[in-house]
Amino acid sequence: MNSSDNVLVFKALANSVRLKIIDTLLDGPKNVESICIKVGETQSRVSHELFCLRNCGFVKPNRNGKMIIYELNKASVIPLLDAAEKHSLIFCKELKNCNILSEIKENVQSIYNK
Amino acid sequence: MNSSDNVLVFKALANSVRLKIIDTLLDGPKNVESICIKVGETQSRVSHELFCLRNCGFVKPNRNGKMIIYELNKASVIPLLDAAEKHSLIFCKELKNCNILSEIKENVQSIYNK
DNA sequence: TCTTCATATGTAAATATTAACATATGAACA
DNA sequence: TGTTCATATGTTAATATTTACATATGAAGA
Repeated sequence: MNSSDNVLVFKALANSVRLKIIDTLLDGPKNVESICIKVGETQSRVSHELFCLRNCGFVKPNRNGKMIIYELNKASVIPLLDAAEKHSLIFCKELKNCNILSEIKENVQSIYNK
Repeated sequence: MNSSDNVLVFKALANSVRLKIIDTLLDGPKNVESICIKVGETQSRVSHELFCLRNCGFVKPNRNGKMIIYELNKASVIPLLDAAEKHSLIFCKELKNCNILSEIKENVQSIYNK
């Protein structure tokens, strides 16, 4: 296992806007404007996040006339989302009290913590 | 897909010290002191990170005399690591130029970026 | 029950990421 | 070739995470 590369992979996915973009692209390729509307974020914000996802190999841009159509790398993304989903269904039901990650602090209480 | 829980899962894994701890525990359960030695971090640091991993359901503590033996939740962790590993082998060979995540900035050039 | 050992928790400065706003770029088509 | 539309990039304040150091807790054995 090369955990230094894996950190980069997990960081790219550790953001709610980037995950929303990914969720939107699961339906099929879309241009930037469509993604903005679907995820409810500004064009600038979405382009910044697409830059990150593109650099990490999670999305691929294809020009079509004036538009850039972004396509999801489903082969990589789906197994990662499925594994995360499977875990969170079991362990993230009532999480809270984590002082390390602030979002977890408010939401999470692992079944391992009793 | 419930992407809000998934963010928490990915955030917990998006840290090199936590991934090192996980890698160490792939060998088998260990007490805190052993983990500190293996990953080369202070006891305080390791305990903080274990707190996070425990809250996210990635490790489970078991007392044994004076020691706490931490055990990895392999059922969740291995599929996530495998999926990340598979992706980074293909896409993270020569990554660079990402201004969003600083670590990626220095290391990464996706095959999608040309 | 006192002490010690192993681990957990508190805290704050340093650092990284997010988010919002401004501006630039560049391909396509008139 | 000039204009416009779609997207990308620059910048910085706000916010979150990491890191390091200090201290607390609490079970176990003397």
